[in-house]
Amino acid sequence: MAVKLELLQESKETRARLGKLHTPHGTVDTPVFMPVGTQATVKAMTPEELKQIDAQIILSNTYHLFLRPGHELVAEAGGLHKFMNWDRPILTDSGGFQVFSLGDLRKITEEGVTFKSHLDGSTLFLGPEKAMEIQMALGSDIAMAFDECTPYPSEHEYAKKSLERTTRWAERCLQAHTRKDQAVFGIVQGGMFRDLREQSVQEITALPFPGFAIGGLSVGEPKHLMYEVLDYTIPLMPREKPRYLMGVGSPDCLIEGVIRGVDMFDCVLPTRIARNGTVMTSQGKVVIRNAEHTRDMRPLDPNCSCYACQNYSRAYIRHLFKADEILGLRLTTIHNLHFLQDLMKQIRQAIKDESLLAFREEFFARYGYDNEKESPVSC
RNA sequence: GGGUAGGCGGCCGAGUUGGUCGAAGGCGCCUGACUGUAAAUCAGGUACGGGGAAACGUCGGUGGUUCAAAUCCAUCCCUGCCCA
Repeated sequence: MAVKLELLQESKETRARLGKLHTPHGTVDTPVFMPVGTQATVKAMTPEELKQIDAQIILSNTYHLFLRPGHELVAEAGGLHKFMNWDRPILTDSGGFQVFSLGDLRKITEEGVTFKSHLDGSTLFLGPEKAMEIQMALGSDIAMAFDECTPYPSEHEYAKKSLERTTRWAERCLQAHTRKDQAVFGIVQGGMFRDLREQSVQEITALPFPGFAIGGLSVGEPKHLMYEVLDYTIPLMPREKPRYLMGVGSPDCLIEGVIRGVDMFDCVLPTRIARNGTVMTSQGKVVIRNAEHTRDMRPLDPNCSCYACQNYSRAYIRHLFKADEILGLRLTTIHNLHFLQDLMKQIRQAIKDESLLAFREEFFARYGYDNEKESPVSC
């Protein structure tokens, strides 16, 4: 098996687990947060910088690399790792999210999905077999089964149809996949319906995948709904295999996810909001563009040891943003990714110490938790 | 000194057959959003004075024509360009 989870510890007070995920390109401590590098680059970051913030594994994307530069070219370059100069593990999303996010540009059939390229409008097809072919050419450590990320809200009837099709696609993915040094993870769907989530877990986990993802969450639903789904879905997933909650990455959701038994997360949030001028700090989020930081000579986060916080002030980074200087968003990206890597380290330590619930309490007290709102501050 | 083009909100700038213009658009500024990346993106707000709010006044100044002026007239001031 290309990828295997070694369970080190299971929390007694929560469903959290501590583990090591073994992959062809090295071992990853779980629970883990995976920065997203859609186009074979984590935007604004060099691989060296990713290593400096202790990124253990990153994501890339089938759909986007298929369109540009093309998977053949990546294979010709020696595979994705070599192409982008990243020698640690890579997980590739299958394009299933683009079925959701490029909603107006695609058509779903049993065979697969016809997209209108967002680049030039040309027609292209992505199905289970094609998604596997592309990911095998890319050579990621973990490929994802081709799924449909069910939109929210969806009718029960549609969510059921969609999940059942995702199951059939999952079977075809396994059949098409031949690369031994690459794992494929299946994806659970089912919208926000308990019976459908249960059906989907049952169907997907019956297939011989070495790991399972929960998809179709964090697509616009209220947080309490997502937590509910996790509460009843995760206990149905196999204990000895990794559980990956797709597309989730705000600090509060990471903590809540781990508590519910998630081992892996990915999210564009830290890198995207960084480029748009927002940073996550131990005291909550800070919009660095805002006027209040004009003369603030303190670092982004007083409790942070990242390169940006060790060397630059809020006033300077704000200036860089206002002046449209590229260093500004590089520094905020470094900081946000460091912040989440650091958060995951603290979470892993708290699991080890059996103090995760206390950690959550303390974290929310510092980060901001407004009971008037139905969920913790988002990022 | 002569000629000529112009002076509009923080800046640039549209508007000049008078009305529907206190005024398009851009920039700047302020604020918000962002969760398997069509995102270094997107959305909203943003002239001044006056006041509780409204009325009202202000498109270089002043005066005029008109039911009505940023738009027409007179005059003054200022700026660019050309000629001497």
